[in-house]
Amino acid sequence: MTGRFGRRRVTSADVAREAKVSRATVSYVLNDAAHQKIPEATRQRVREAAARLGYAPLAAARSLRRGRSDIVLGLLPDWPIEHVLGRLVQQLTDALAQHELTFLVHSAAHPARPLLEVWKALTPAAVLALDALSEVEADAMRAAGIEVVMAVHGSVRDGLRSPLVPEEPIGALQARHLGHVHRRLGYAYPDLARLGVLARPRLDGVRKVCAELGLPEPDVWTVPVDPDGAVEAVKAWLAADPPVTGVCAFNDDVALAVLAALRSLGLRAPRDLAVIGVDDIRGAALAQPPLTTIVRDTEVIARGLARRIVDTLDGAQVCADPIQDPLRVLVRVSA
Amino acid sequence: MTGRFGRRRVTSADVAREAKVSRATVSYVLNDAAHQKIPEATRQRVREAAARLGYAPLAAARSLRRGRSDIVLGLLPDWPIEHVLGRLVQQLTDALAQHELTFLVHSAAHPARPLLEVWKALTPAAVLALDALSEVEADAMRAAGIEVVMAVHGSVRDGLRSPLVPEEPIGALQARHLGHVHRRLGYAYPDLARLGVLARPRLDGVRKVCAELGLPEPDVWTVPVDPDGAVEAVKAWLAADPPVTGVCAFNDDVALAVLAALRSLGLRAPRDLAVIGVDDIRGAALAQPPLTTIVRDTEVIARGLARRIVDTLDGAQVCADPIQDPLRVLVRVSA
DNA sequence: ACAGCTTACCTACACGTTTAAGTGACGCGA
DNA sequence: TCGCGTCACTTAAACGTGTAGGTAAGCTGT
Repeated sequence: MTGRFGRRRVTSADVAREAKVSRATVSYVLNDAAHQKIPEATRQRVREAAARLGYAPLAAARSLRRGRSDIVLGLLPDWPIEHVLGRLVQQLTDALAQHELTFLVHSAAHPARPLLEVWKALTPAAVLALDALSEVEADAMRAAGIEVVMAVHGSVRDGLRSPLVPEEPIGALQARHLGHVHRRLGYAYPDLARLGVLARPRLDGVRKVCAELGLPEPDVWTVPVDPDGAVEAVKAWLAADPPVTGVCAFNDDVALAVLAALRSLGLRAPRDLAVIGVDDIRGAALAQPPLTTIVRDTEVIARGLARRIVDTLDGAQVCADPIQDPLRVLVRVSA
Repeated sequence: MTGRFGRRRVTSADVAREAKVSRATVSYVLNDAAHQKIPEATRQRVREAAARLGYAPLAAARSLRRGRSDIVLGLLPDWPIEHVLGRLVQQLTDALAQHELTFLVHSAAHPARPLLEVWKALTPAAVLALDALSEVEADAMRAAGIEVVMAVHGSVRDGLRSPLVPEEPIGALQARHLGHVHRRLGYAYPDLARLGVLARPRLDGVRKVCAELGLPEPDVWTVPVDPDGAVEAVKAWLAADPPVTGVCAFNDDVALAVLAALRSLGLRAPRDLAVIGVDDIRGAALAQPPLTTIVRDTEVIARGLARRIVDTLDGAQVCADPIQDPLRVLVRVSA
């Protein structure tokens, strides 16, 4: 049936014929069925036949029968994919592969077609949203028979938003690093509304630590990532009363914009304004001056997420705590 | 029906019962079968029933029956995923969605388990490798019944490597931009061996234009993306005979490293050494000095790739020419 | 000699769809 | 009245697996 060259797919029936056994036996051998006693000789015959014919079970048929596939679907957020997220995806792929699960990623960015179409066309065992998920979507997925639905930055399990990977500690660490020296902090908030999911909790972290250290509220400005955009914010920080002397940036891109603004005003970090970013993108070390930043351990996050998914699939008791990866201040020059 | 065990999946049989028709009719209505005359009244009844029950056809069953799924599998390359590739993925998703195809991405980075396991677990209609693909892998996929197998940076169709998206023009444009003013060019080659697939053709483009303009061979140095790494290369370029006065960098990250090296030597771009990058990453405009770079049109690439995939799936005659997206020199300060 | 057990398989159904082929009811011309 | 065509469906057969349940053959113990 497969077209012009008549190359039909090789099925387990072909293998059975080749090995002179029944299809059932082929299936038992190839799946290492536990409760079947099949002598090594037969096993080998089957395996050799399968190899000779290049047999690979048809995913569709298998998961139709099994009632579940071993695919985990990752939903990419609507923000620019940079290297931290890229790395997380690679590490998640590895971590899940170790549990026989295949991690596939779909860009949910501008849903040309409703998100529905995607998992409808796939029926994965689990869905992991790399950002947040609305209750409606999550429920729709569960109703469609997807066993595990998780969102990194906002689980909907209990109405309240309970992220699997908390962002507050990042802001907190930034603020703590600066708070030792600086008496008034600023926050450089991202331009892109969608990033609020990340930015709000980070800012909250900064706020908490300011309160804790007895500092005034952080002075928050939105900083567009373009050469001139940050100038306004920098002026405002310096003119504030009391003046801001240290700025926590939402991420390294925003931090770089602040550094650029400082340069264009003839000022210098950290002397006139200290700046700390998040992520350690490649350009951070190359900036003028080299950017101090927070690095997180995506490997730990990946493993944590993978474990939670696997446990839930296995019906095991799942640890509901957020995943806290070790954070580290990478001290360079800017702060 | 929502008993904790009892949550069965809604099947087309349920819809049929609800609408008081047969399963076949449900299928005909929901798939807009062309050769069936079904009155609007019945159509509505079926559609309403489906909506009421929240019916979504099971992907596995559908593609088992149809003999093909509507999934296109993208294989991510083994190099760091930055925002250009991220954008390409998003645009490919959109472009393919317009043809009823679902684009899913798998990170092939460090194949914890053989790549085989992936398409075996999926049986996509097409596979698109975002980098290159070995003949062995491609053949294995075809043998497993995947109809379309393409590689962006190295199709294996005819032994010879014939990329779908050529990289030479990028190097060529860089060289042409610099070649007007500079009599000897350097090339900043990336540190990471895997990037050779991209870097070699780009360098070839530079070479060709140099020859064309009667300039000597470009002076190639490998430039690691770290603060000190590029210093060696910069010294070598300046000391060369005749001295290099303009450098084409593999991409913006490498270019930023060159700029950093210049600063640390107390030199300035473009006065002492002109630098041009590729990609226009966010940091490019914020660099010191702002980086001149090449921007490519990923939208055109995405649409071109999508068209080629769709045409091949439809069995139409496929345009075999590479996709040339419009390139643009974004002139800032560094060159 | 025969029940009872184990070994090594095989038969047969189910999973949810799509779709070719069939069917009964109805209308209509002769 | 019959024959024939059209409409609006339905029946039933796949698609390739996994697996519960069967069964024939061989051995063991009495």
